[in-house]
Amino acid sequence: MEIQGLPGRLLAALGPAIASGELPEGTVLRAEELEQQHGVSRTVVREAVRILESMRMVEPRRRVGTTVRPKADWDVFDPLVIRWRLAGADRSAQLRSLGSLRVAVEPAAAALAARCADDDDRRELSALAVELTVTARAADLEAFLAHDIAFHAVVLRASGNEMFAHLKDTVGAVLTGRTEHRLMPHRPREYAVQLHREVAEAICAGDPERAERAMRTIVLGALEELDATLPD
Amino acid sequence: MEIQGLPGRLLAALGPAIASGELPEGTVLRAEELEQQHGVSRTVVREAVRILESMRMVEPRRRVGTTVRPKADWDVFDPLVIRWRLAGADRSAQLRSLGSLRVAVEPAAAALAARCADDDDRRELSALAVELTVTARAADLEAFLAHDIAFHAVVLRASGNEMFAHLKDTVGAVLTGRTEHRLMPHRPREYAVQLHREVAEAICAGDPERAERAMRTIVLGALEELDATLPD
DNA sequence: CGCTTGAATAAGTCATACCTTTGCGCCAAG
DNA sequence: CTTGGCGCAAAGGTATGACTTATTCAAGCG
Repeated sequence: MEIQGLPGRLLAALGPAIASGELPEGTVLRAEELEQQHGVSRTVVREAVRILESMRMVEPRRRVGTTVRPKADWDVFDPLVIRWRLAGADRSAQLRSLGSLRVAVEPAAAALAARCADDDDRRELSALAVELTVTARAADLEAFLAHDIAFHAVVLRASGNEMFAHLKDTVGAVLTGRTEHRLMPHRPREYAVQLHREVAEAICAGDPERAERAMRTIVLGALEELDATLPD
Repeated sequence: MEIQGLPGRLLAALGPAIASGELPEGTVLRAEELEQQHGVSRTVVREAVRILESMRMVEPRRRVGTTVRPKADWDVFDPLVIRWRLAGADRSAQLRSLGSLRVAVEPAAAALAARCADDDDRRELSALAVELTVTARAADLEAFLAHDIAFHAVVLRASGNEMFAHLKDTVGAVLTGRTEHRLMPHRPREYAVQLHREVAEAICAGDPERAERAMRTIVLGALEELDATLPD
């Protein structure tokens, strides 16, 4: 999954540093310096820089050096960029963006899922809805989170749209982030759990409007909570 | 914008070949072969392969070679991957996915824009709505396309959500693709143009519901047309 | 004052040598 | 005949030195 080897390590050092603003826009990174600072060879430095270039986070220019590009140019949909931003300074901005994205995508995915889901999807959704109810009652936050992530992943996958499906890790990262960082309510709200059941039922019943409405309520609620609790 | 130099050329050869299915899942690429086939050095091959790895299109494994990963693993939001797929065999599937994505995102973006757009945004939107009307009447498809792309880009940007804003190139690619490939109506439909004016007016008037509704009608119409005219 | 030209610099490329991991076959023991 | 481990070889991974190319900057010339 991760980039392997030394270039991966270098990437794990440079990416977060850039994403967090520690290396702000316009900073020049010279290959030779990176070699020495990190004790690796040119080969390694070049490969790491190439990857950052493909994410549009840096731009190598001859006779000048490799300069950090403005944040607006970055490939904000790249999973690594998202992770780095979530770990760093503009974690709040990233969560807000992702929140809005969820509000747009997940209801549409739920509606599609109500049309396209196969029997396995429906079974899995029903089972996960039950699990959510149980773990919420038991106030088992860890298990609840896992099932919540799985639930949204199944909805996204069942939509039959590959691009929606690929947002599962992103949504998972958001859910994980909010459970870890700001404290979820000591036990998940019964209302939220009920909405998840509603989504599962609507998808199983093949009712797109109901599925979409319930899912929209879920993600809008999450976004509101986010806005209410985020610091800046 | 593009990846530079020899690695860029190699990438431009490998990426489309993989995206089009010419090099199907499981194909092994050996570094030495790539060197000879393309007349480049190890360095170049490794950098290109690294980038493909970061897109999760290939997976290098020692003693085995670099194998092409299943399509489901690819980073489908990466602009290069999108472009390659649009140019290749599953152009239809890609257009469908993007169509659904637009249906989800653009109405939400329009609603946000009606809340967040600044005066410059509103002015620009109004101007573009006029341009659209004029070029549509003149049946100047090329100019119409350019303004259409600009229009949607402004809405996405005015939403204030960086992730939405970054979808502008993607949306642009879709619009370009449908104009180029399948033949748009000889002159843009007056109804569609009117809807664009409606979106612009609603955003200028700060009416999120109206903006969202009009935009949804636009992208739903585009998706229907797509489904109707796509081959497979 | 502006244009040209050249030198310095940093990235880009190549070739080579060597390291590290790992799949697979061979052989021996059960 | 099966099974386990040992070792080789194949392929990617890393390091390095030499060289190329593009680009900036400035000095010098018209």
